[in-house]
Amino acid sequence: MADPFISVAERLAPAFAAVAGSACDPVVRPSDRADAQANGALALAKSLGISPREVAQKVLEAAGDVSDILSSTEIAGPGFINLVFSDSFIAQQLFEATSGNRLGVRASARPETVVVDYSAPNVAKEMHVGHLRSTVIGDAIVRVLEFVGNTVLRENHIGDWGTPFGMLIEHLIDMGEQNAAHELSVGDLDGFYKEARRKFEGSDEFKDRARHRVVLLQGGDEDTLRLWRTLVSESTQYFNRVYTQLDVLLTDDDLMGESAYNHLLVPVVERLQKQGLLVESDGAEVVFADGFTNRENEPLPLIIRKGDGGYNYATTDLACVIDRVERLKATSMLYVVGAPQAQHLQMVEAVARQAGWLPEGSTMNHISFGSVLGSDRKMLKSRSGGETVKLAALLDEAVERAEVAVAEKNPEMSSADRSDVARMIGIGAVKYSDLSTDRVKDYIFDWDRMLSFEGNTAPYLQYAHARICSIFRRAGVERSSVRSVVPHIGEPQERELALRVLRFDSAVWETIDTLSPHKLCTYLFDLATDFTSFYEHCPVLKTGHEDTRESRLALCDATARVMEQGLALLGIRSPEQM
RNA sequence: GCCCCUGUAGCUCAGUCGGAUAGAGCAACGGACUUCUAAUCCGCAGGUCGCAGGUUCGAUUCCUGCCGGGGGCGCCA
Repeated sequence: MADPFISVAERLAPAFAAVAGSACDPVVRPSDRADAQANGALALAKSLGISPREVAQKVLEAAGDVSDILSSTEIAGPGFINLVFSDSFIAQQLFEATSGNRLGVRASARPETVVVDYSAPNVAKEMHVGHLRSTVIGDAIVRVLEFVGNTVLRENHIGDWGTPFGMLIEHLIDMGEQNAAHELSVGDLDGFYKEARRKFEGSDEFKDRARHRVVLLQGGDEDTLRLWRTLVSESTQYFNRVYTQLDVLLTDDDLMGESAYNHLLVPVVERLQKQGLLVESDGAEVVFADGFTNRENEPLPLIIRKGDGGYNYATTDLACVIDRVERLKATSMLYVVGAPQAQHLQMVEAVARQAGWLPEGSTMNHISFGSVLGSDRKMLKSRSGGETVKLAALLDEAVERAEVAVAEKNPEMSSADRSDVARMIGIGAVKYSDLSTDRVKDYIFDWDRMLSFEGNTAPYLQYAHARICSIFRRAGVERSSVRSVVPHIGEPQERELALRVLRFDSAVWETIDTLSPHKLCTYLFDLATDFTSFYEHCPVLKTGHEDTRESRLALCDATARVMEQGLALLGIRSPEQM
């Protein structure tokens, strides 16, 4: 068990149980006055009818000799037990944690098959910052869940079906297929979509053609399908370029667009019908899920089949549930989707449960997130007019800005290295600024802050890693050669750093338990802060003692490994020099 | 009208399964560079944790109400 907090909690639990007479949480928490504190005695005092300090005293007596883990235990204040880990324990734990590739992170005791539904851009429509959040958060969640041993299935539920495709296909025909394909392949999806929309709004003749085209599409007309495939394939190629630039895991294998569920739409209706859940209401076929009401306080339906006979997104989402549970055997389904869809997803889950499609133990979770705002606290728009910011342009700008900074800070670096490093820094900065705040809140997009290299930013963390690499380069020592060294804990900065490294396990698991990547970010920032403090106070190569040098190199290596792994779990690269 | 999310330092954000003096970064101020890369560090200053009640030995954290901000509330996805 790598995290000393867990070790000490396990050690104290029997003592607490003995005093309490039943199982009892020691409530081990971080402390300002020691490495940790156990608060369990305060809660126990009342039921036992003795003072908290007395409880604490009895617990310590029951715990017996703990000197192998703790160098001191002290009862303080109203009944806190302050705990100080022994230096040799920290050193030994660090050695054990870094002996394997997991760096002390526990594997899942109950691995699951998890479907993560994220990114989900629309065909023939530009990706914007909303997709950025879903993509980046989803990617981090996927990586973290895989790291602890889950089977993770990525699903990119692209918008590739529905009524807009009538107008899009007609516009494609008007432009000529070659021209349209070219416009889409260079990434001018916004222009294409807007022009189609403009014609749809402005011309009754075009509108009629578009509607007819939708009927042909849904009817499986071969020529129409061929045009549709052109739209989809040009768009997905463009998405893939953005994904490559963003350095996320999504590939064509992960595409599961709305159209992929067409064959399940009729079965959804039939199964709901058979179960007597489907009712007719205002011309539509709907399911009334318990507990949902509309503006007039009347039951709110989930519309399965519209008045015109068509299906909508609720139908597709229910088909997804069936597919994911029955074909993919998913036990957990995560939807990385913006906050406005909260109620919709709740209703889908409620109906899926009522229909019995979600077995006991299978869960659906909405990984909700807030909006990206500009510095004016309004939804992010480009400088000129009300256009939403194109994701591709935004990423290019990030890399350009990073390149300028690298050129300034490290002029000796070759231009090839510089562009590589600039990509890692620029993209890392964008992703990290998105991941590092609580996802449920809106966050303010600010170039200067995310690339400032100070504070809780990707470049600051990357810099800490690069500095460690630099130490080993300078020393001419292989990183792996110091992994047989049990470090010696002497200076307070060494102690802080070692203890921090050991908390990686808890940081990863807190991230998973809350599905909140910012927990991992906060941890890595603390790790970087502890490292730079160590770096300033504890010379590694310039120390006179060979043992100290070895020990500190081992500590540096452990830190760099955790930093690199932690950033990798966020989908961020760690350059070896900056 | 009902429901969901949110309100912490001048700014941007952490934190809270109820615990001791609420923490960072930026900005401001004062220090430390012929560097193991100063893209850094050290120090100083800055807060009625939206407001009012309640539960508790103890509330920024839990509960209720109110106020401010955002979002949702039947045939777009």
